[in-house]
Amino acid sequence: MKMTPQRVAIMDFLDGNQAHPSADDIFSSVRKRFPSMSFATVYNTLERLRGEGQLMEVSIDPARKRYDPDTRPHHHIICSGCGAVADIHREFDLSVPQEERGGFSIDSNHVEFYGLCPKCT
Amino acid sequence: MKMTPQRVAIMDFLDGNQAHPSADDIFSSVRKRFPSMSFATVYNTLERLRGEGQLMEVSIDPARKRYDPDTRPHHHIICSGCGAVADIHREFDLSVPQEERGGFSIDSNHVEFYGLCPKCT
DNA sequence: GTTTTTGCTAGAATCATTCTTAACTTAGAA
DNA sequence: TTCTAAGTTAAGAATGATTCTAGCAAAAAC
Repeated sequence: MKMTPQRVAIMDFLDGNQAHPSADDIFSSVRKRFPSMSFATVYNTLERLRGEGQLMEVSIDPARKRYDPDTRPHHHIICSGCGAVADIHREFDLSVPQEERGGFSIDSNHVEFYGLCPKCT
Repeated sequence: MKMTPQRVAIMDFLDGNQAHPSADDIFSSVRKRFPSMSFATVYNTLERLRGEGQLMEVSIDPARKRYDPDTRPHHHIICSGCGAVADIHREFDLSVPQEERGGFSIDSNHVEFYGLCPKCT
């Protein structure tokens, strides 16, 4: 993967970012340094990073995709008020007996918690 | 809520439906009986039913909203192959210690399991 | 029966995302 | 250097889901 300035800027923005930004959040921020930045570049880079396992797409927000640079398996808590998302790093016992799996095999899981963030409480 | 023929048709389609249909699935099916049916009517009715608690919106599919007439709290398993969704009716111990909640309050949760459905296995 | 409210259709508008195309950059070959 | 090929970008068009708007029709309220 060629490290172009645009890609570096996107990766810098994502690095350590715990806000679970949307493509638009990333675009808006990186655009400040690269006013000519295109939306396509953001999506292309995100898809590329996802393919390389450096990034996770999280389907948490029904309106848009959110991206998470923390690729370790973990869970999320979503604020019902403002949509803020935080990580929950904790393992749960989520075993499902064979007969309750409806014939599906299971190989991973993800828990979404809903509640209110400190600001919305 | 006024029971118009269109609404009855939509509710009939949803009643007992375990396929977690999208708005388009509902539209396509109900349209057979009501060729003049409009998409707006589907969305309006779904939003109305949701408001009355007769329906849940499930953010399981990143591409589109899915609807579930089973409003009891339960979890889902999603086929990574074809996107099929099945219910998991089982309770898990998902307590999170105060100090791991990042200041959020928690009032509900939802588990997504990923795997392969019988057809895709 | 007239007025008011509600719901319907059709299509336009919006918004996120994907696709297409042409220009550009860079590395390496000649 | 010059040329070429591969990979990248910008711009904007295309797509697809969802929401909005306007006008008409039907039902409910008066």
